[in-house]
Amino acid sequence: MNEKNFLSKYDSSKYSRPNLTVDIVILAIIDNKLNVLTVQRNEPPYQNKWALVGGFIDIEKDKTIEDSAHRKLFEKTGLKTPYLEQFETIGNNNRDPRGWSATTVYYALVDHNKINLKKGKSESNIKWSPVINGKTNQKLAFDHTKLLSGCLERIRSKTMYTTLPTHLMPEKFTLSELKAVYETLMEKKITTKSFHRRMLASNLLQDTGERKTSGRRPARVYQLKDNTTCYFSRNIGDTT
Amino acid sequence: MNEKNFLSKYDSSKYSRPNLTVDIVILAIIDNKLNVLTVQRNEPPYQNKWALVGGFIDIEKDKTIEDSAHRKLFEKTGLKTPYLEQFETIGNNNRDPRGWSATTVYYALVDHNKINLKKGKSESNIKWSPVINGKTNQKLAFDHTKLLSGCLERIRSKTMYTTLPTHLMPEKFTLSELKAVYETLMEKKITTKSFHRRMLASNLLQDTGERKTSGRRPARVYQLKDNTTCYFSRNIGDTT
DNA sequence: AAAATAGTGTCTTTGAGACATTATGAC
DNA sequence: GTCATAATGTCTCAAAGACACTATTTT
Repeated sequence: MNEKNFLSKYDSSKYSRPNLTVDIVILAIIDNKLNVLTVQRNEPPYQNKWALVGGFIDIEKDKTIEDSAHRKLFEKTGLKTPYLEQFETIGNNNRDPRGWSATTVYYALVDHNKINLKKGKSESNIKWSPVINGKTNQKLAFDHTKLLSGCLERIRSKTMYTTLPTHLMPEKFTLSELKAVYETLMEKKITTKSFHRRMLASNLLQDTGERKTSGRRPARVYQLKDNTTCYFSRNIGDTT
Repeated sequence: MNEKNFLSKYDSSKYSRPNLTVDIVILAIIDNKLNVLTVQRNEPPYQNKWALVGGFIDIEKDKTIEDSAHRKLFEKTGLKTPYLEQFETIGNNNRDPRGWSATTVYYALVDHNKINLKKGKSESNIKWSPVINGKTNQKLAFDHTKLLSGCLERIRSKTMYTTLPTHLMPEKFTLSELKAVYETLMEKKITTKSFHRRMLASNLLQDTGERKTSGRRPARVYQLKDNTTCYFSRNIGDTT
């Protein structure tokens, strides 16, 4: 039997397959606090519970899993070119009462000023939920609480040797503000000097010439030269 | 409608879903060369082509995706407790001619002495394929060539700041041998002194007191104290 | 002794961490 | 001026890199 014959006779419905979904940990800084975007489900399972943004892959609309993540992110936030990265895929027979299901988890770091929240049909609400100690106030639907905390751990780790957190910043920001975001993600203070050295060495920041006065001495205001993420060969704040 | 009612009426077959598979990049060092385990397909699509170890998740046998990876690995190699880690999940509508499909890719680093190759029913053969410049000699089935190269890139990166490569070693080995494996994975020479310093500092190696003479002066023979992977806060061989 | 591989000593370099010092604008 | 926050100077420390040197065995 040749390949063409095989494919014409292939009945893909005869095997039972897991459900495949996408979930996105959409993070933003609001009032210097870390927040994750959550939606309230208006259907079972977990009716009325809050959950991460996500849902089934639509094999008509989505050419790839990542497309699916982009689509869902766009539908909720209006963002077209976010920083989006895959975290991991979790699949098992007990995370969803409807049966065997797998979800591919992405994370997006966004500037919340650029966001226009818009709830979907199957949701009764959408909101930013503050993240404290790697958790939201309320337990999330499915295994989303665990997905969130694992994802935050990955981000914490990357924060130590990359410029990932820059994607959370507004267009213009000061080094103090950026440092505060690093410290939020790492849940740890870092030394000003090391931080300045590293950020300026990255050659990622453009001094706008402006000053921002939020206390006493006004701080230099920077903007990103581009949206790349720099990698360093040593960790910051890693006094283990 | 309450949750119980909803679930009793839920018909999971009414949505069309992607196929979900697992693929495993099983790596071993043979004769100081990096090899990946490959199987020859004896059914379309890609009949007779070589591919990574993998296949459909069996929702009867596998409680989780990782279980599925362990099962396939065990079926082919007889290994029960390998070093196994998730790389990424790739899903799209063109990687498999049978339709929309997703695969979760894992990688396993194994000691090839512990392996007992055993081919599956749907395979006409199984073999170690040498990896040169991130590729096997022949192009692999599906997108497996790309999955392999991406996976090797991830491993190369981790090699710079972890003791990951130790999982490829036989029970007893010398520092020169381990260093050669590092250099194979990184495709780069590293300096002996830095390497010795770091490995001894990791406190992962037990000097067996034995010597191995493979040239002139016999080298100390070490074994691993345990199977943990150490993380360092600086990269080795990172003169970018 | 010569050769070859194993392993060390030590200096340089890089960049993090500590911490004192200076800079700047609001009041 | 004082105060608070911004930013820098400079020293220490940890570990990578360079490379010369010593050590141990075979031949």
